[in-house]
Amino acid sequence: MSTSSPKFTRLGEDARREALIAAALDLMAAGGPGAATVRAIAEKAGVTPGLIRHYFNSKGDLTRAAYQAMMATLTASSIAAPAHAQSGPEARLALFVAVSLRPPIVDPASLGLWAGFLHQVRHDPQMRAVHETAYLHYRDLLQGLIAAQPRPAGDAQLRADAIACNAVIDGLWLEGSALPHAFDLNELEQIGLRSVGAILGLPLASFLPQEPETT
Amino acid sequence: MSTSSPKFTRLGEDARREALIAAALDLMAAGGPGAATVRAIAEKAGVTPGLIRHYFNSKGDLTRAAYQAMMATLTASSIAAPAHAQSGPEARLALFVAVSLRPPIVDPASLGLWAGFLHQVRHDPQMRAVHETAYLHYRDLLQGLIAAQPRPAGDAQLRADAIACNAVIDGLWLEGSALPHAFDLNELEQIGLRSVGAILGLPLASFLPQEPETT
DNA sequence: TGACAACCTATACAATTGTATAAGTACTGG
DNA sequence: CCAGTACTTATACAATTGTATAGGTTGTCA
Repeated sequence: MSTSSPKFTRLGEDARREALIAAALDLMAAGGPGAATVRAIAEKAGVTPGLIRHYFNSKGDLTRAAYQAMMATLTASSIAAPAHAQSGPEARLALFVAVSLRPPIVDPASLGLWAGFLHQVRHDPQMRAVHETAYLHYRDLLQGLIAAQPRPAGDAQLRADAIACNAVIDGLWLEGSALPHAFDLNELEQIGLRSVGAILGLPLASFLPQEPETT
Repeated sequence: MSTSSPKFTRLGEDARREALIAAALDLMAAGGPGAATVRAIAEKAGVTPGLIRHYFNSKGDLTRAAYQAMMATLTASSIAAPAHAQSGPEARLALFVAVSLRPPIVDPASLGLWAGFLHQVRHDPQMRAVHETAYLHYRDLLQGLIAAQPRPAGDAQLRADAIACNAVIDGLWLEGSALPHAFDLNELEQIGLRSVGAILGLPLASFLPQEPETT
């Protein structure tokens, strides 16, 4: 019995941090802030609770890191697609809207995370800053796509249109994430394209480059 | 010193229950589920913690009662107004949209409550039932108002329109509640009327009966 | 008025939480 | 091969949480 199996395995610093963050996000998404206790996170990550304090000075630090990771994931998936599209302005806007209304952005877990973080974002200035940056970045991008549309629009009109379109997207995200069974496949983004198109006076739905393929 | 001032005052059963519920909602709205502890609720209501268990068998019972009270308040304020309006269908729908985008429905506290309750609603079947009933009731009412509009629309079209309009309202509610300073007075409901009107092809904004008066 | 019930307080307790510290084990560089 | 680093566990502790129970005070009804 001199060569017993190792009692634990060592991960690199980055890998372990990401594992802890992922575990925290999983628990938060499923059960809310109250479920993401230090011990539960450690158990889900397959380590002992004490290890968390080796990587994060406090639980608040872990929470902040988790929130930042979530925002990075969300913005990355919604922003990347339209930037690469080489088509016209209508197709780019349509793709932007559609991607924002598909998984992983529209997802019960995503909504759970958002709700769970809300109060902490309100009270923690650092998290608040992360939030507002991401939000304004998203809305500016949307407004830029709207401004590129082939139609006349003043400055105030443009701002109001961006807010309204953003509201449609947020609202459909809210409903699609809260009631996943209420919508058929692709129905959500179809409604989004129709609604945004109606607000802007453009037939956006016909410009969507391609349907998502089931991998 | 025989006639010392009374050490506490007795409220009726209903009044005390409502006071406890109000305290719980206040704390929940401001600081999330974690802030609504038994002791904090009791302190805010001006009583000692033990009293809570005299009125509620458990904290879960108090939470459920608080959620039910919140839903009752919300639906009451948004549903009452259009029902009383004697004007035409456009004015009724316009009023419905406008009221849904004014305080107390659009309010940071309202959003905080909604987010705080989300996970509990997901896991507690009783709260889930309350939620779905209120939600479907709201959407059915909206669909009924849309169906009464003077325009041709099939059944599927009607359902999609109701979902889209609901999404606009939810989205604007979300944004107006999350970022209260981002919108001027009445701007939110103006955008809502314009957007819903655009989706339905009706000039709703001009049908809004009257501006809200500052009391 | 004075007893009685309902309302309210006071105190206590086990469980859970975040945090702190010491000890142990796996991996790497020589 | 073997020592040292830092990654990981183990154990402990004070604070907070929901809950339980006993006792005290108020207001009311005969």
